[in-house]
Amino acid sequence: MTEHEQQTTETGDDLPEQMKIRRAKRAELLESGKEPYPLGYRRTHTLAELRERFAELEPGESSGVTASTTGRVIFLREAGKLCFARLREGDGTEFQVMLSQGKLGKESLDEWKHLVDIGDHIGVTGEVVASRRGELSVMADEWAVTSKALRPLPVAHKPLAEETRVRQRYVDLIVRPEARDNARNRAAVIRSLRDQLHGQDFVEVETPMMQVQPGGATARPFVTHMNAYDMDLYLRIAPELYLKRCVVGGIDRVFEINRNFRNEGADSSHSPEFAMLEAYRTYGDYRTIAELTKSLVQGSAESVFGSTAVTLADGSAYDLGGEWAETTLFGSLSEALGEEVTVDTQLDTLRAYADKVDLDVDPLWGPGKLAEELFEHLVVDKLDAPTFVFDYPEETSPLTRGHRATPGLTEKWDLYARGFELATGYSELVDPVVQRERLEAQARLAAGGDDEAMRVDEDFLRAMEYGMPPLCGMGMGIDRLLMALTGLGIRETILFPLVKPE
RNA sequence: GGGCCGCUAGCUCAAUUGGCAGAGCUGCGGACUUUUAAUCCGUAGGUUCAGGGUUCGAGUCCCUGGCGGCCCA
Repeated sequence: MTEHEQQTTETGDDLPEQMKIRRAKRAELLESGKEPYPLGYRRTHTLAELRERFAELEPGESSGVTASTTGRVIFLREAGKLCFARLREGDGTEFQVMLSQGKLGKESLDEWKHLVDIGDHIGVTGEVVASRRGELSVMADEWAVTSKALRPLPVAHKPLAEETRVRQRYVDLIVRPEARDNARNRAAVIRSLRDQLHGQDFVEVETPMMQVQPGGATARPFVTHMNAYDMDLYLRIAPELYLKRCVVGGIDRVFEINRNFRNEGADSSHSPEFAMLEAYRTYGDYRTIAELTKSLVQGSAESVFGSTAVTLADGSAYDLGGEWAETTLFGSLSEALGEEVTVDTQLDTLRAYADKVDLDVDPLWGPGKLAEELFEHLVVDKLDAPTFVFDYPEETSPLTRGHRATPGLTEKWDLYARGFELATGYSELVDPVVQRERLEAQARLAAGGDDEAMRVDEDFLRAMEYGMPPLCGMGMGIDRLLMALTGLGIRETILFPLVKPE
């Protein structure tokens, strides 16, 4: 609420006319002995139950059954001594109410006309009938306001401005069926992921979101402060190091679905807080976990949308079915450049290529990082169909096992879909001595001013020294998965994305 | 971080060279016992994002700031 509104709420003097009128109607309800916000309403049927039970009623027919039901008024019509209202309940089911002077008497119908607005919640009791046009209706013997809305809803027939949708999601949810579908689809996808993982004996855990030391990814963390210990804490950037501790402890298949926080930019595909699935299982490699990832994505598409061929928000078709394309980082980059590039290609050579394709180069980047940047610059946009990109340089993958065949590479893949990164997976590094070397190298980068570099997590290394079994793991952005399945922007897949204050 | 565009009534949007700030829907009053974006009559509603400047006169031009969108990095 703005300062301006706060002032005027008390006096009511300066409010827009329509809000003043609704406040006056609330007062009138109270004056006439009616409660504008009663404890409830004695309901015998939900709107959905009425729809189902009386589906067979013919136009003009009366059921002889009296029902009490409730909903938000989304449409009002007066036709003299007969009024109509359309109610809607939470799942989107709508049902008509008819109010006639014959049933209610003049006084009650006049009060209805005068005091009830679109947006109000009401309860109504009467016979279930079908109108002459065949519309199922409750013919009211009695009605009551159950919650008076003090603000008018936006006009139903004009799309709400994008910013209003995001800032006032509650309004978006009221007026736009797609907004309600999005929220329910997201819940269904997450539930499907959980069900599939539980079905394969994965154990769901919750690991710390406030950490003494951030780790598990290269990203800038948010910092907060704990008063009791007078120490800084970090919001986690990834759950990886804790999930691996679980594996050391004997949870052979483990996953977590929860929020990560990265103190970086916010745009149409990045949110500073984002939901992520991470899953680890022993005695598998990056092929094993790629297969699991594919089955999870295809399984949630099947269970939520009925098919691996989904329809995106713009109406286009997107096929996630069957086997997915595979390439390698250096293979696809070589193809895009028209020059052979490998993990052994020298930094100077890569810099020359970067110059040729107008990519600005950070002088701190090594050859591995630069190769990845070139790949993102030249290849990523073109990866529309789901594609696994295998074998990343060791330089940028400090938690990943070295490649079994090619020195300098690691057994890592990224999964791309519709031009963005959807998931990543690894044959995990389980050698504590090599892990220490890698983390110490990262720590040197951090000391040199790289605020995304990892730190040495001694407790994590101690856990590894107790013996971490052969292991593969994956991470997948839940928001990204929803984007891939629906074609929505990230601000539509998250109910309340971070926005600057008005 | 850079460039471009936008911010006007409850909502969605107009407003010519700088010359009385408008429409549709919504609201309010009235008519109508089968409406469902009804129809008809009447009517109200504005800190034009904020602050400053130029001007006889600023929604419009200039400056600063806020919020947002798109493109680029």
